[in-house]
Amino acid sequence: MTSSAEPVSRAERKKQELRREIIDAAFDCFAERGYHATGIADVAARLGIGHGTFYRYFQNKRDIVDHVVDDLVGRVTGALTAENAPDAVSTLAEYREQSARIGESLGRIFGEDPRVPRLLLFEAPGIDRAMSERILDLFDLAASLTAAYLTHGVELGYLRADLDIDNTARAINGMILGTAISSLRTPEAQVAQSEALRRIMYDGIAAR
Amino acid sequence: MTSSAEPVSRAERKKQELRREIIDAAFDCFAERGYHATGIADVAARLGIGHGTFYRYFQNKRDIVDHVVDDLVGRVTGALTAENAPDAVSTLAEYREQSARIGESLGRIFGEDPRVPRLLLFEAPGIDRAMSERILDLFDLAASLTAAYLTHGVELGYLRADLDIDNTARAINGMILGTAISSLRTPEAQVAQSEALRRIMYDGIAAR
DNA sequence: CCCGAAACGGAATCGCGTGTCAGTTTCGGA
DNA sequence: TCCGAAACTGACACGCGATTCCGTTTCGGG
Repeated sequence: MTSSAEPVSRAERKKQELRREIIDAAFDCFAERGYHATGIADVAARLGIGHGTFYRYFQNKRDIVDHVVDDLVGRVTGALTAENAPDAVSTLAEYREQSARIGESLGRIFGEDPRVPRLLLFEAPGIDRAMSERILDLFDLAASLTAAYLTHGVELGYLRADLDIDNTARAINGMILGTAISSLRTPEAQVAQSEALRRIMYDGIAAR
Repeated sequence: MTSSAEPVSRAERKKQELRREIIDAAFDCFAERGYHATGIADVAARLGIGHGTFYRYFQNKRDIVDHVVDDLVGRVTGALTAENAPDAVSTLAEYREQSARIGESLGRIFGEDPRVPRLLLFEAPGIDRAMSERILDLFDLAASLTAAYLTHGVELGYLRADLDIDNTARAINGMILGTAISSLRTPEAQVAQSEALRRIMYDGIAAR
């Protein structure tokens, strides 16, 4: 049920392949030079195709950036939801391990290719209102995901009963966001950053 | 020593006044429609001046956005440094109070006028490389400020001795960033958000 | 009240990038 | 090998907006 009807055959597959290549090339260009600074011609040139061809695959410039973002959002949410259900854990220690695992996934995506956070956080919001709303939706989605983990923890009793779940979730996501942004300049600090984040959550910053 | 040489007189003052009005109008436009979507003509029209006049005050479109950002950065750093030196406190309780005070200042700036975070976080980074570097510099500056507070706390012994100061500072700033971004949609949640942030720092999220 | 300098305004210029389109090439099937 | 459909190409047609420039207006000093 994951893929739709068979894409007929050969030529059709070629088309889908080129379509994918265009999305990737556009991602490269947008991340490197920025959305407004790259022209359709740049994207086409990168693939060695005429820029008229581009319009056989995408309506217009605005159209493709949506697809690029789709792609990235898919990667990120995929990493977040895969094999890490909130109710897979039942103790604080397990929870901490799980959060480390999730942090690692995110780190892999954001840290290994800084173009991903650059596009999602630095380029996309400035494109237009619709896109910035989309990014805000993404934050909201992330907040509700995190909130689900917290809710689960409160119910099982390994997290504070009086947790302000929603706002705490946003604060935690903020820390993750901070990590992603840091990785724009110092991708190698990603791991330490992630550990510091977890220490704040579990140990706080105060001396005992 | 705060102001330079006297700006001669009357007419000169008028000029400075208009200059300021242009900066404000540009801020309005950029925050509302976005940098790329606003033309110089829009800024000029908002003030009822000819757009040619604009060029008597600023070199070009790129020039003015720098001044707008200067202005905002000044406001933010002003709020951060004013009357809140790191060494003004010496106990955890005082520190917590101070952080609440700082949070309140930031909340006033970000929460009361969402256009400020929208411009700084959503519009500016997408303008060009130079501007996004500038925003990253701002994050670095903020990180070093926060780090100074943490260092002071560690030295006086009211914060954990084994704190990873730099990364913890970035994580904390990330939470603040998250709050600022939330305030784009729900400015009224600002206070609760800020409180949740402090609870994470001081109490953690784990059940006792 | 008059004059020259400085400020203003907005029509005109110019460059750039999006999107179109008609001619050309490719390719699978017969 | 030949044919028609489908894909590709890039020169071209716009439209848009930044910047310029010069005729007009304002204003302070004499």
